[in-house]
Amino acid sequence: MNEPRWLSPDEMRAWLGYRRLRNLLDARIARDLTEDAGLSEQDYDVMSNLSACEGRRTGVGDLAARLRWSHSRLSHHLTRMEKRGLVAREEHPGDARGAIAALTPAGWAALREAAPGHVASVREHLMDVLTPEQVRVLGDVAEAVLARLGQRT
Amino acid sequence: MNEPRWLSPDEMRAWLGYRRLRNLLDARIARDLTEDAGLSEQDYDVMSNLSACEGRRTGVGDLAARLRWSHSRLSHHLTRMEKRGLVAREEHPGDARGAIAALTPAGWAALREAAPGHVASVREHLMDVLTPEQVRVLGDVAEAVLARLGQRT
DNA sequence: ACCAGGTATGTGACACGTCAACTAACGGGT
DNA sequence: ACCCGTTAGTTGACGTGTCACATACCTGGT
Repeated sequence: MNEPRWLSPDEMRAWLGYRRLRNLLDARIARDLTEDAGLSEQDYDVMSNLSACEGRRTGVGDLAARLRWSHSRLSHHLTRMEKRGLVAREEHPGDARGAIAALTPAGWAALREAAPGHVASVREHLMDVLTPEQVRVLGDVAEAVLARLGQRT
Repeated sequence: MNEPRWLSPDEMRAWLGYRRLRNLLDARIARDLTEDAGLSEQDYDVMSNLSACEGRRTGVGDLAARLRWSHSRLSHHLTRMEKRGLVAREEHPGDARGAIAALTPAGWAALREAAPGHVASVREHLMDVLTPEQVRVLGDVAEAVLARLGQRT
């Protein structure tokens, strides 16, 4: 690798814009969520995935796969959420290695309470600022990049 | 707020895609950078900003503004980078409150060494996967959202 | 000269994520 | 029945980011 192909002005604008977007948009949406529901985005992701499962519970490994999180990350996060009473760990019947993560009634209530505000926050700061065409392209971009990284859609 | 306007399928796709993109793309690019240069993306951002300043040094507050970082975040990060010899703090002549962050020769060398590989990584995982039109729209999206958040371009 | 309020920066506690190492249990071949 | 490799999940150390607070210094009105 002698002379690298530097980024074009458009590419540089997109890259720096993306980095800045990531920093500021996420900070803002996270702050909204924390302030009106006392949850982090991670909490929300975990709980909304659990809420979509049979009986609002599923295996820890399965949950990690849905979230595309490392097992370690999820394990640490479940420990923190368990302390706050949002989720509970249960034994896996039939495979003593396995563990089940279950949404507690308190967690389920917190999620339902947080959802409308969270959606409104995403709308206000992101969707309502974009044209439908831009929304579509953003989805395409994510899909293309993730496909290249070898992930499922 | 009674019935929230939920996200449309396109919006949901864009939002979840964005979240997943953020997790996976950044992890990948960060890993590349760490492996071939021993730097984090944050290190790279700090150093590339410093390298664009007069004398490769500037006030800590000014640097925080360029990066759109909180002062606290930058202060913590400078402390860590200082330990590794990448930057140095200097006194501000004329205002004893102020501090100057300066790129050390070692930091400057590390940055020049890291740059080509980092650019290649961004190309490989992001730019080369997108059409020029998608790159342009991504830049537009970032600009629109950041403008709404009250930030400068 | 003094002090009130603002400015520039640092620090400590804690939440979050990664990596690597660890424990425990399953399961197939002998 | 007993290994051995694989699988599921946890843990500890450490880097990173936030918030709240502390500190030091400047500056303008009195």
